[in-house]
Order: sequence, then C-alpha cells, then structure tokens
Amino acid sequence: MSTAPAPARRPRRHDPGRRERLVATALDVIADVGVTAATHRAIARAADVPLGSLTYHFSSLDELHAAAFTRHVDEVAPRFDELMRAAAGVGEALEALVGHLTGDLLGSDRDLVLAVELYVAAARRPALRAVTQDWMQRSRRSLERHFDPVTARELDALVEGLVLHSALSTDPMDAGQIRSAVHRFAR
Amino acid sequence: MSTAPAPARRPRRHDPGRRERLVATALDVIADVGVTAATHRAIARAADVPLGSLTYHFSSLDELHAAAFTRHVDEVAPRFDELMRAAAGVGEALEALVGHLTGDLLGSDRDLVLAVELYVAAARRPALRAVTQDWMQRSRRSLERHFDPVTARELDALVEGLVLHSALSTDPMDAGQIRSAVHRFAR
DNA sequence: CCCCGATGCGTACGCTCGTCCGCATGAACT
DNA sequence: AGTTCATGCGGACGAGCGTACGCATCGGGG
Repeated sequence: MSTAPAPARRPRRHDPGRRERLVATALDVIADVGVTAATHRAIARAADVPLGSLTYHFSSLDELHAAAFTRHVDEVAPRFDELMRAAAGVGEALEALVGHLTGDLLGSDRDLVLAVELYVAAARRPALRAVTQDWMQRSRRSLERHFDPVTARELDALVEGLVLHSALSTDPMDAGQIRSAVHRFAR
Repeated sequence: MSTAPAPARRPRRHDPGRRERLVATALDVIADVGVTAATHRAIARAADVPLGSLTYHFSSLDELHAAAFTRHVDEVAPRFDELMRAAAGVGEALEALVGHLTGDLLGSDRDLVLAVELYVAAARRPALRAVTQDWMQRSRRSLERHFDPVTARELDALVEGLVLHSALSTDPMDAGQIRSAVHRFAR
C-alpha cells in the first residue's frame, strides 16, 4: 500500500528507435482502420506513446503515412523479386505467381488491405503516388526477369485486378481459376 | 439602390426534386475531392443549399454516399451491358471492350476516379460493399453474353486491374497494349 | 561534476466535422 | 378560407482532429 491507485505509470524515458517503432505501428493502424482513420491520436494510442511524440518525430501526418507505406513497399517488393529470381523459367515464374496470389497475398488480409489502402490514398496524395509508382515499377522489373516488358506490364495489371477483386468480393476466386487466368500470359 | 448589400439572396422555397439533385451533386463532389472529403458541408456548398437540408433528406452521410454510388452504378452498368449486347460475336465483344477502356473510361477521368473511390470506400463500409458487388456481378453478367462464366470473371478482373493501373500510373498504357492484353482472353 | 542539447511529455488552441432542433413557410386538402 | 404538415432554414453542440509550445528529463561531452 505504497502509492495511490496511479493509473498505469509509463516510465518510458529514453526510448531509442522509437521513430522506427512508430512507423511500424502506423502501418498496423492503417491496416486495421484505414488510412483516413489513422490519426495522430490513434497511432499514439496503439504505440502507447504520448501524442506530442508524433509531431516531434514527424513533421506532419502526411510524412508519417508516407514513411509507413514506403516501409511496406520496401519490405514487400524485395520479397516478390526474390520469388521471381528463384523461378527457373517462364513456367515456374507463372506458378510462383499463382502461389504468391493464392498464398502470401490472399491468405493474409493484411497485405491485401494495405495494397488497397495505398491505391486509394495515392489517388489523392502526390507524395504517396510516388510510392505507388515505385512499387509498380519494381514489380514490373521483377516480372521482366522472365517476360518481355509488354507482357510484364499486362501481367502486372492482371495481378492488380485479381488482388482488388479478391479483396472486395465475398466469394473470391479459387486457386484453379487464378492459375487459369495467369497462364493466359504464358507466351 | 433599393436594398442594402444583401449577400446573395437564396429565395429557393419549394424546390421539388431537391433530393435527386443532392445525390447528383454528391457524386460530383466525390469525383472532385474524394469520398472522405465529401462532407455534409462540402456537398451543401456545391448544391447551394443550407446544411440542414442534407440531414433532412438523408438520415446520415453514409446513406447519402451509398445513394450517390448506387446512382452511379445504375447509370454505368446498363451502358456497359448495352455495349456487350450490341457486339455480334466474341471478336466484336473484345474490340468493344478495348474501345470502352481506351475511350469511355480512360478518356474521362471522372468515371475512373469514381471507380477507384468506390473500391476504396467499399473496403471499409459494408453498405458500399454491397454496391460494389452488385456492380461486379452486373459486369460479369454482361460479359457472359459472349464468354463462359470463368473467362468472364477473369476478364472482369483484368479490366479492373487495367482501370486501376491507368488511374494511378503517370504513363498509362496505350490502346495497342490494352488491345493486346484483352485479346489474351479470346478463347 | 556540470551543463546542454536532444528527446519525451502533457496540454492547449483553433478548426471542421456529423448531427440535432426549433422555427418559418407555403402547398394541398377540407 | 382555414388548417395541417411536409419541407426548408439556420444556428448550435459536442467530439475529434492536426499542430504548436513550454516544461521535464537525461545521456554524454567538456
């Protein structure tokens, strides 16, 4: 019976790497509630830091959002490139694509939601548009390991459509159908 | 020199069909500034009606947004179906699709923006999700006039991807490339 | 050992938002 | 003509927002 009730102390002085942690938390919040609801306060609450900490580390909310999405792209794009690099030929590349779509992406809602959130946010905010374009470009580069540039771009568009379609539809396409669609580009 | 300055009178008593006009204006505002910025006040300003008029005609902002998107789908879906109905065979259907993508859609930013806005809004709001799914279903039905259901669904996804891709990319695909992509589904 | 600048903390300000409510008005029906 | 009621109007309220700012704290260089 030392101190009074004391509503949960927070002795977190000197917290190195807090900036990094804030970016990661921001990404989680965006995936949870959408980019427009990912406010300073929501992110601060999720990261268990005071509100002022956010404006200290990031000069604006926009900058924080951009940092979060950039981090996401920097994590996802290399993974995809690795997938393409590992494929031996066109056949394996297509099959890797099918696996990526049915497993990695559509399996976990998180990446799917983040992709759509980025699409929509980019439509209105120039800073995020650059991030989106960077992502598209890197995807195409990865595909060009096995496909000519024209086919790569078409495949990229198809993948984008499949992702969106699956995110919004109640009865998503099964693996067989996705395989069928992807293999149309086996030229 | 009759009356004082009088800051722009608004004598609009008894305005039948105002509800309709509000829906149309809401759609314009959404296309202009995005669904998250399409607030009661923004729409009221654009339609030149007092703020209270909106809550009188629509029980919530969500309902107004849903009404706007529903109206858009009810205008766009029949147009697309007409396009498919007019095509004589698979070849003409594919070519009509190419024309639709390069002309109607990508030509005017408006429909493109509205499509993306609906995608993103639907991801978070169940009421809008129903509208999106209705749209997808009607698109597929139209395509099934010429393609088997499996192909129709794949084509639908491709179209969605092409739309998104074109909306967000600075150097959109040209007509030839779109034609090439669409014709992969000429089975 | 001391100080000082980087970092953390809490709060306040000004703004916009969705929604609500009391009153005014005039078309339609008796 | 009189009454009623759907419709229009404008202001108000409370909540949540982004951002700014003054003070507290502490690690590391002198």
